Amino acid sequence: MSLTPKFLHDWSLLPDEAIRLQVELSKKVVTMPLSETISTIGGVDVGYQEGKARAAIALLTYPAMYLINYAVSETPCSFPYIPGLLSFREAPAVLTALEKLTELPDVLLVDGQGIAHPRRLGIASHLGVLLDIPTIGCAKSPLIGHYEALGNNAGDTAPLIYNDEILGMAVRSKTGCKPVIVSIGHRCDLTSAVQLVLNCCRGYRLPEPTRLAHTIASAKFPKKSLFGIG
DNA sequence: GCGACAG
DNA sequence: ATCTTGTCGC
Repeated sequence: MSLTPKFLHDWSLLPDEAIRLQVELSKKVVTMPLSETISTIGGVDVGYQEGKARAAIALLTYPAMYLINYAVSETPCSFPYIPGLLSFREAPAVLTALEKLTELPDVLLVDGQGIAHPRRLGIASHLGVLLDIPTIGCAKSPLIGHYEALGNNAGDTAPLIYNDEILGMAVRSKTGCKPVIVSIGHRCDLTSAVQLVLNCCRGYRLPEPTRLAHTIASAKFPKKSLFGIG
C-alpha cells in the first residue's frame, strides 16, 4: 500500500538540522489511551548486513500473537549511528517496508525509544507522528534516564526518571531477565503501552512482535516459508 | 573537561 | 548493530 504521511520531510539532513526537526516534530506527539479494539500489531526492527540496513515489519494478530505476514526492505546505510538520531538511520528503511504491507497494523511496537529521548522523539515517536498511527517504544536499554531496582518477576515495573520527569517504564518482561524500556511513541499513554507490551510477551524477554521482527531482520535469507507464511 | 550514549 | 564459543544459571 502507499503510505500517506501526515508530515513529510527530507531524511538526508546534517545532524544539527535533524535535531531541530526533532524538536518541531516532538510537539506533535499525542498522549491518549490506546484503543481497546486492537486486532493487529506490527513489530519493527532493523538489522545490518554488509553496509546495508534491512528493516523488518512482523504483522501479528492481537492478542493471540499469531504471525500473519511480514515485509522487509533493504537500503544502503546513508546516515551514521549517532545516539539520539537513530531514526535518521533506520526510519527510511522502515517506511519502505511498511509500504509493502497490504494494510497498516492497528499499532506499531518499535525496537527503540518513544519519548524517552533527549528531544522526546525517539524512532517510535518519529514514525508515529509521520504516519499518525499509534506507536510504542520498547528498547533493550535506556538512552536517557534511570530507574530504581524493580521486582524480579515478570510484570514488575519501575518508572524511568529523567530530571524528575517520568519518561517511560522499565518493565520486567521475563522473570530474572534485564527489563525492557517502554515509552509512549504516539497516540497512546504509558499505562496502556506497558499493558500491551506485557500482553505480547510469550516466555522471551522481547515481546513477540519485536522479537520476530528482529529474527527476520537478521536472518541471512529471509524466506517466508521459514516462518510458516506464504 | 569528563562520562554516557537506543541500534 | 555486528564480529563470535563456551559457559553460567534458572
